[in-house]
Amino acid sequence: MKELSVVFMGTPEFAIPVLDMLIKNTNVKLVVSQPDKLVGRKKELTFSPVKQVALDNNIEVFQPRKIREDYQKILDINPDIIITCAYGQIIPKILIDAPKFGCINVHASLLPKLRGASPINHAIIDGYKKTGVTIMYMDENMDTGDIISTFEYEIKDDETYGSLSKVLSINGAILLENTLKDIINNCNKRIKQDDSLSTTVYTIKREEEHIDFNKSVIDIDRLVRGLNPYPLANLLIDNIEYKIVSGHYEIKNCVQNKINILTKKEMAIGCRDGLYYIDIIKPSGKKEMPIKDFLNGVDIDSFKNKEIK
RNA sequence: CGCGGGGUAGAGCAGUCCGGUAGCUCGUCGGGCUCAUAAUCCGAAGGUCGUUGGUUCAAAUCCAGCCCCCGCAA
Repeated sequence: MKELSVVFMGTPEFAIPVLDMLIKNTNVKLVVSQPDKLVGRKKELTFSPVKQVALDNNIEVFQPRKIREDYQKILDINPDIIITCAYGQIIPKILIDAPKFGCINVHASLLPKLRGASPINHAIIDGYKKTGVTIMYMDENMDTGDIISTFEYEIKDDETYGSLSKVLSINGAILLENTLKDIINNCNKRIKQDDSLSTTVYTIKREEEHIDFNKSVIDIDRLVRGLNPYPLANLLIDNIEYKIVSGHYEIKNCVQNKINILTKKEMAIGCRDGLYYIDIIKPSGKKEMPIKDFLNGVDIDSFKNKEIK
């Protein structure tokens, strides 16, 4: 496959195993990634993870602001195939139709479930039992094209966004490596998606990261895991924001929206149907720490009756 | 010059306004009590107070610069 000319389009960490695999096995002519952004307090110009890997391998990088308008460079390369993985922009039809083997996407869910921008987070947050990776032909809509192959994965009870993302990205790369041969030999499967079974998820909004203690402890636990290690679920105590890195729960009667248990070692907040124990917390402006260390530094008595929001 | 919090023992914090022997809790180590203990009691070790310079008889504390960590916003 070394002579297969490829244009790869991707942006975040998740796409890196796929890009690594392509660099190893094919001729990656061009990497397309989202434009550099000014990130952080100091507004430092930051490259996307995919761009960094491309640069490390001396592969040319193209970063159009709007791929919809600025795609000629890719047509000029005339690749045999375009492979996308979490690129972040809708690919125009003219690009999809250009390569002889088409335009293939690696998506982190079992389509038609979890189409859209945040399939890994939502697989956990929405309580899916299993998820996976789908390799598919792109079409003009969001994650609606024909399915070529899939990898299935059963979500563990302590799964986090981080752990799931890692498993799916590595297995996505393996799946693509195995599938690519069939594609270039034109002997791959091609299955239409059943749109009636589809679900769609969008970018996680800031307010979705806030924990609602009127919910079930199971939902709260899923939210915390689905947002770990980034951006993390949060709550307000006395209008100061705390991020919750991890916790565990117990189903029992309790006083909702209040700190129910507060000792030198434990803190548990009452939810609709049980107690949510915070295990690792990250106060605003501090590093994350075990709840025991956090409680060691606060005045327990004055903390006791604080309002949780 | 976007806004804000922070750097003090292995950990989490107080002390800084108002300069005067480095403090609390947890952990660690040693010992006591106990059938036993993560419980309790006694004791010990462990700090160039982020860094550089300035002011002062004297700086964690006041002044100036620099480095690093973090939350918001983008």
